[in-house]
Amino acid sequence: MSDSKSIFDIAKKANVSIATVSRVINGQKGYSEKTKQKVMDAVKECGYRPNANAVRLRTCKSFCIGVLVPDITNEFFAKIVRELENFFIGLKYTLIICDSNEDIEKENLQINKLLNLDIDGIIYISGQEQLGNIKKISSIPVVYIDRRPQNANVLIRSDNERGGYLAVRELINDGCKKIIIARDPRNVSTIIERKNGYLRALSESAIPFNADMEVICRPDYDSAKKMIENLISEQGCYFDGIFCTCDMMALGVLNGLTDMQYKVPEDVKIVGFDNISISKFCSPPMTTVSQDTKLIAQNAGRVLLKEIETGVPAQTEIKIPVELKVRKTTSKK
Amino acid sequence: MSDSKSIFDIAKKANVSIATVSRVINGQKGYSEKTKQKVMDAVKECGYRPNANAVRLRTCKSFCIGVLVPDITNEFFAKIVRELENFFIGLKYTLIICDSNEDIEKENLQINKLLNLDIDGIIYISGQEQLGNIKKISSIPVVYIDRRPQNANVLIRSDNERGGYLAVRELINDGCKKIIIARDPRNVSTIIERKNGYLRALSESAIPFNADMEVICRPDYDSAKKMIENLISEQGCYFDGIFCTCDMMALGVLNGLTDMQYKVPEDVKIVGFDNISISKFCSPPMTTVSQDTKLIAQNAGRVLLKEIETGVPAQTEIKIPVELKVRKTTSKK
DNA sequence: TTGAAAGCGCTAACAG
DNA sequence: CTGTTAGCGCTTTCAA
Repeated sequence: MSDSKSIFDIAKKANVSIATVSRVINGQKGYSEKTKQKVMDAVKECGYRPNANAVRLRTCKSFCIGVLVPDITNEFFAKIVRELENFFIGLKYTLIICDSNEDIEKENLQINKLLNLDIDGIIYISGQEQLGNIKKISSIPVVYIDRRPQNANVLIRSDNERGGYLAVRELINDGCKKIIIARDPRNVSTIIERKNGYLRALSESAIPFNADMEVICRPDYDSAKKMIENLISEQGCYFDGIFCTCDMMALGVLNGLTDMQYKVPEDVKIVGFDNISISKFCSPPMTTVSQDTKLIAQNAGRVLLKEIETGVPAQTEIKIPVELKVRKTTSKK
Repeated sequence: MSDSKSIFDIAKKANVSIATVSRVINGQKGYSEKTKQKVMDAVKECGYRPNANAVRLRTCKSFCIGVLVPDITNEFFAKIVRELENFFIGLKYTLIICDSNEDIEKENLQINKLLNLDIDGIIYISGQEQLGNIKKISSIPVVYIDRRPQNANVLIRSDNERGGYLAVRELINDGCKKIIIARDPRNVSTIIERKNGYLRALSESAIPFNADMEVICRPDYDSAKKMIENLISEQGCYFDGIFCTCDMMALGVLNGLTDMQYKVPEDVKIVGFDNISISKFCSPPMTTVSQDTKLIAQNAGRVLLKEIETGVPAQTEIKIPVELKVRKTTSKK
């Protein structure tokens, strides 16, 4: 801990009481312009910075916000974290980033640690269906990002339904007649909504949906590659378009098709979801749906901050627009 | 802040003094087994958790460690962050992750915020040549990861020289006769060492190094792709092997070559560096040098912790072994 | 407009 | 083995 001056030193140097120093520092009313100057000068001269722990103890506020991330090595989540930091950097709150690596036990450890710090609020990104531990022990404000858990009061997330819709409309516009969806097996809100968008685009073009048009697949590269290879070797290539609920799956599908000598986009067109950077760098570059991480983070920060500072429980659900990034896995133009 | 009990409540309930409660909680000596039990029971019953801010104020320790990251969306750095969290999760320290997005101004803001928190130490990942701000204002322990800055006392990093050596030896073993190096323009220690490994592998096989074997290129996909396309259109494909100082460059080179109808690995073999996941998923999968993020993080944590707890300034440099991941951009086997 | 003083929850020195 | 007490640095009430 640095051996910095205390409020007493400033008071002495400025020839005022510590109460006055405190008032000036915190920008309250109740002092003359002259006094203010004296104090400010002393503060500057001493390089004085208030002791954060004393302030926290006294005010019963930690000015800390816990951020729970399921996977910090996932670029999408990392971007949200970055934008959250951008939002809070100028404010007096400190973010405590906690990566759970999708491990419930680890997440519970993290949550307990956060609780010990008496954090003022929590931002929970794409987590479990229920934030069991935290709501039981504490009643601090929680803002959810991405996935809708049970009993969420505040949820910030992309317009997944529209994302799915845009993706599939692009395939339809490009001439696809038989479009399948490769979806993450989890029944989480994000995935369900994306599928709903897929269905809407189909029905809008009067394309019927059959059971053989939905393929369940774990959302990683290897699973998707294997899935597409199995599918084709068993049933042949009975489709000309495929919408994948995330980019990693889309990439596995792309490479699987290429390995089996199918041409993308000539034989099959593909659209992914997330716009992770790998989707720009694969060959051909992937058409995908981009989520606005900055807007997501800003909204989450804004709503949480308001709830913390006003003490009024928020109750809101914010849908952030998505954008279709057209690249080479759909149109050849 | 939660309305939790204080040490007084526990003392009352257990019929002892607050000093005794404190002793038990902190696992010190000086109480009977019976007393201990009484206290523990009361703690449990009340769900008592010590007020972190009171402890910090009283002990003049924040139990916070700042982690400065240049780019949290970079998978390599994100993995180090994850492993740092794994290291500290069971300990009483809290990590404050700060992404600077490679922006000096933002980094300075972050550092000032950290200083206001009276953090106990800093882990500085792959940062600027000089950690100017922090060393000037404060004298807390700093551990550097990856890059060697000026005046570093503690540096943890991969064996970059050996990484470069392994990469190039692989190319040589695969029959390459003319191996060029595409390197990041920055004269940072990591890059210089990787090039030294390249040179050692060449000289070991008595391959002379000429100026036309070194190409400078910014370490991103687009720059690398453009670089390789320009190089070949101007000078032809005068090489049969290329070592790139990072995977993103290697990927740009791979796709550039493929676009120009060269075959990898038949015409040109490529090795990258970092083993980011994209290197597994590109086509063909990239041979690359893998860094052990877990060991890097553990060593950084261990050394910093020791310095914080003993107060003895550390002075050490630890080299973490690297591993060559052979994939399809070199051997066809 | 200002100052004196209480007290946030805790640790540790000292006394017994 | 246990208790009393001072005080960490700050905010805030109350009095002037």
